[in-house]
Amino acid sequence: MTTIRDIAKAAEVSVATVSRVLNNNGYVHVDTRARVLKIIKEFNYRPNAVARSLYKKQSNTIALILPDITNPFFPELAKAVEDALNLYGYTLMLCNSDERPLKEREYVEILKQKYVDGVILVSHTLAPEDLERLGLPVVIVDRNVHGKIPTVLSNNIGGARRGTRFLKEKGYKVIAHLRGPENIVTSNERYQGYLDVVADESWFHEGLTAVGNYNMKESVTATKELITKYPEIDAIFSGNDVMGVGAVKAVQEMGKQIPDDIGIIGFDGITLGEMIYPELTTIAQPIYEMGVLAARMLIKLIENKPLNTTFYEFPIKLIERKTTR
Amino acid sequence: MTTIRDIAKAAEVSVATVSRVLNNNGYVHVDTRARVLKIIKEFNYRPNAVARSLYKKQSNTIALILPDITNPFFPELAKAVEDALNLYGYTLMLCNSDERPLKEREYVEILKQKYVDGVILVSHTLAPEDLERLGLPVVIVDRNVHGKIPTVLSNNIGGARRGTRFLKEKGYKVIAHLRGPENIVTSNERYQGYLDVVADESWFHEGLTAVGNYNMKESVTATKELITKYPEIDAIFSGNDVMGVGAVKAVQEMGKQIPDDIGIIGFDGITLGEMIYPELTTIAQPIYEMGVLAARMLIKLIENKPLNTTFYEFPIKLIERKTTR
DNA sequence: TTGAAAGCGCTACCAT
DNA sequence: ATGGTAGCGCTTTCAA
Repeated sequence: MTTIRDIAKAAEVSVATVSRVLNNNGYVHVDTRARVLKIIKEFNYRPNAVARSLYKKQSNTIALILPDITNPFFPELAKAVEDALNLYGYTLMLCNSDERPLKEREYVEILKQKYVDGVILVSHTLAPEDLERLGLPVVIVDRNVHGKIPTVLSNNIGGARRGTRFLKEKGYKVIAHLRGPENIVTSNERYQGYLDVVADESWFHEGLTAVGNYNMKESVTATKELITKYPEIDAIFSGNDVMGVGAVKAVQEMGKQIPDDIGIIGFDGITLGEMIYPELTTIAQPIYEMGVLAARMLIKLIENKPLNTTFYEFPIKLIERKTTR
Repeated sequence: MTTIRDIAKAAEVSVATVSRVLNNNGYVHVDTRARVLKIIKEFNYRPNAVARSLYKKQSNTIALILPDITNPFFPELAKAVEDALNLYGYTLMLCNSDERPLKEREYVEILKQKYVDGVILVSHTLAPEDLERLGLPVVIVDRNVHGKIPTVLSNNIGGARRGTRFLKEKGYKVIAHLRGPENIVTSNERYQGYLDVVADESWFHEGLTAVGNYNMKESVTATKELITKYPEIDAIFSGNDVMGVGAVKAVQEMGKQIPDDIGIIGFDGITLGEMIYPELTTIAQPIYEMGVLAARMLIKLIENKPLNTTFYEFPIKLIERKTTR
């Protein structure tokens, strides 16, 4: 490996000078500068990032902690984050927490040991107090934590209302809801939005909501039970697209027609919704933009630049596809 | 931040001794050891990984370079790799190459600067020579590169034959093929396997193969064109599941019945295949196992342990679901 | 069994 | 405009 000393020697200057041209700071004569640059190129020299990190206490890498990259929502977010990070010269560490608080905590410790500069946290299990004590810049995506931690999310309640209302407008009469885990904010908000729209309907009762825990398998089962038990159901507002896709599958397996017998609308706007037949109508969050913004905010935080807003809520968008009439 | 010196001071020993107990090597008296450990716990001290890296020239992190985490095959692999890595105390760097040779190359340079210990490369654009010059332990997944680089893959030709033959056995008469990109080994091998089985059939001609480039959109278009142009087609062997899912969608959009009018079989065994209706019959690779093995091999390589095999080919498995009769 | 000190490769301060 | 050098936090000789 060639080091800064080798370059200094070859260019007949001190390491200090080489460091100066490397970092573009401090005075250095144009000629020496040129000479050093030439040698650097000749040797194809690249400064050692670890040595640099040790001194500067930062690593130009940030971590993305999420429950499970296998859940189709997260790769889309991860892609956005990576793209944005790259633009600013940062590198991405991927951490699956498996929703386990312990693993999440351990990860944070390891990250600190590695001088990781900051963390983007999606759907964490850490309490706000824990987060604030983290000793690491953090931005949260997709979970509304009540604290001073910068947060990026979308209008869940509004989106849920919009989706449910849309179903009504389309003439569906009895709208069921597939909800996510009970301990997750987005899930509760979406449920709330649904309630806001339907709670006063004559046909409404609590049995119309079933828990699908944001995953396919449970959603398929839940949907079948729901429809079997309450055959009057003719529409489903699903708390996320994954469950929505599960509902589509369940309904098809039961031999019913979509969107005529049953209309379905999801939430998230992941590409999975476009991969199935019929394509899933959904309340879309701007996932990519959210990821990019989170990355940008984190970088600002890291570089001690001011944040205009510490809390950003994106509007949602109704994408009408084929699972609604 | 508390450092090794703080611990040394508090425990009234030298940093050398602390280092010894930290790393469990060299002689240290049981009592001093206990004392040091106690102080470490008291201070909740964690050694600085960067300083360690600088000295040892390794970082306990490995990188996974893949084309695009958004493609549903890769998250499953990434999950496996991460799980395995964690077991051995390694951490995962995620790098999307976007199939761009330049980005891939830049990444490798950055990784070297960071003392990343090794790389798992999926579907790279680097030539074997480049790889060998990399100066970094590498294992390749899913691409058969002819070199001495350790490789993990599955039996693509055999799998393709098996899948195509299966379609014949089920009584399908005219079998088309949706193939992947022409410059990718797995894609060519799967094509070859298809040819091996059908090339001598009276109905066979080259027009029955269409390029879907391993992605959904193109596969939908390609499938529709194929079926429109050659209405006698009654089965499709798809080079991967993503295209298979695309084919299912295309066929349904055309109003044909699966599996009666048209049978479809995919390749890969990703969970996406189970999310659609009807569920996709497929030639499954053991993706998780492949990821785990790749990680293990890489770690052995890094730790200079002997590798029993430098080339590992997994058997495939036919999973019969609902897109074939 | 323990400690002193060199050194990993770099940055930044203080001189000159 | 340039150089010398301390120091980032750790590991590992070498001596004691």
